[in-house]
Amino acid sequence: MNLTPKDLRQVIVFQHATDDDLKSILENGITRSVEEGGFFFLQGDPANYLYVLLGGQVKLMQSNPSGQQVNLRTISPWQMFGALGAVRAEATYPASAQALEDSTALAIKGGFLRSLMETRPYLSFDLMHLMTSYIQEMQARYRELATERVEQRIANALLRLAGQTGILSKKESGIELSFSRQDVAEMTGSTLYTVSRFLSEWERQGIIETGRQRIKILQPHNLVRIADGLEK
Amino acid sequence: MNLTPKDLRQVIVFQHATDDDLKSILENGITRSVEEGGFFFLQGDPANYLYVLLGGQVKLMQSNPSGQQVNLRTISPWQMFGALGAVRAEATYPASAQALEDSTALAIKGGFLRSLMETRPYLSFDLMHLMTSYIQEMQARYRELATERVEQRIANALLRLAGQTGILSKKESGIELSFSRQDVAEMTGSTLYTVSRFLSEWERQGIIETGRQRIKILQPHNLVRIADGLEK
DNA sequence: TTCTCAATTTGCGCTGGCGCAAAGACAATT
DNA sequence: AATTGTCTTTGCGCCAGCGCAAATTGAGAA
Repeated sequence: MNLTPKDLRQVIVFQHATDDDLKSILENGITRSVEEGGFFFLQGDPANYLYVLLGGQVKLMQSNPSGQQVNLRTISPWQMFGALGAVRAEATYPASAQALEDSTALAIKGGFLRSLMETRPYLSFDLMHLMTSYIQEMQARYRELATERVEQRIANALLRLAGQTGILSKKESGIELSFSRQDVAEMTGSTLYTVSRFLSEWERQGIIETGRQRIKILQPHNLVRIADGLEK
Repeated sequence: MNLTPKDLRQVIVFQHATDDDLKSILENGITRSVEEGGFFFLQGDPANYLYVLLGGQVKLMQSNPSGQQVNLRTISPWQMFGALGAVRAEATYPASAQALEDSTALAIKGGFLRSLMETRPYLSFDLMHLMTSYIQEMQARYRELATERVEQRIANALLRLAGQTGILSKKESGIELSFSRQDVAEMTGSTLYTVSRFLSEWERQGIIETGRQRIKILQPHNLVRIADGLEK
């Protein structure tokens, strides 16, 4: 893959960077490819690098001592990940980053970015800006988990995914998502079984269409209604 | 209250600030007092100010459309709050800030801090640093909510509170907390009733001692054991 | 085409935790 | 001392969602 400094400007945090800065970021980075199922890093690893996804799809997940997992976020190309740990020296990654499909990312040394930030106010400002949006999303999901029923959380998760990574399938109306029931369960703090039951129910109602690792949203408005808890 | 620039250095985000910066921050701020139960700001208000708590205690909470609340964080003196919304222009606060006791805070215009950050890399860097710790905490709590049972979450919440705001009560061993059952419920995504049941149970076992708006931790190690899910 | 393996569905029984309701306890006020 | 209002406790019934088990489906490999 031939990567130019210009490409890097698609990264939100680098949008205000000078060409020279982008060039030096690129020169100080190395590209790493990981095949489907592999990991860019594991929870607990020393956080020396931060990554910019160039191609593929990556999920960030956290597991508790007994191995249960939650899905924190799904990364699409030109998004940063692992920034959290790499910003602070001597930290460890609080989550693992697993490739959902064959993926490639630019790995940038945390120390390099830190030194750059010392003289580039825009950089830490933009990064901070990004962090605030993460915080807001996490707070919203936290509230959701604490106060909403599983049905609403699943509907919300589908809508969120549709917004982030959904692809309008060609002629037919409908938004294609490729996630397994297990994936959705990990995103909503629920279980494989319960997710399956609701999806089946919604398919019967014509709101979605499902397949193996595939969910197609046909009637987003009805999902919104469910997400808002207006059922019954 | 007589506030000097030096005092402001207790604020983590201002730890690297120059005396001049502190002075100008102080001059550009106004102190606001709110009595117990009152609000510094409400969820949805335009986020024009960020606050540094000078005295008292404040809780940040978020509510969903139907009014149910979750407790996001409890603020102690010299901590910042409302920073999230104020960092970005034209945002609204994603949470409400309610005084748990009569409280005073320094209100700083978001725009002022933003302009200061343009030329003070340390400022946005330190603020970003703080944000990363929020994100980590939120992620951890999110995972907890998704994977742990209520009993464990309550134990965890008590331990976290003990670390943040707990006071070692004089001669006797034991950490004093002043929160109602309802408060703890909102922190753990549970209910008043369930919290009460577990606290009663633990009091019977001698792990804690309870009273009205009061919880005293006598055997932290046993709480840790419960939090880790090693029961049974 | 057949085989194999992973993903998915669904019946069934169980239980953790919710939430009402009513009683009790405590602190502040009169 | 009596009153009032808030916080807390606990019995009781209920149900949303879990999780096993077994059947079914679908996609890729042989």
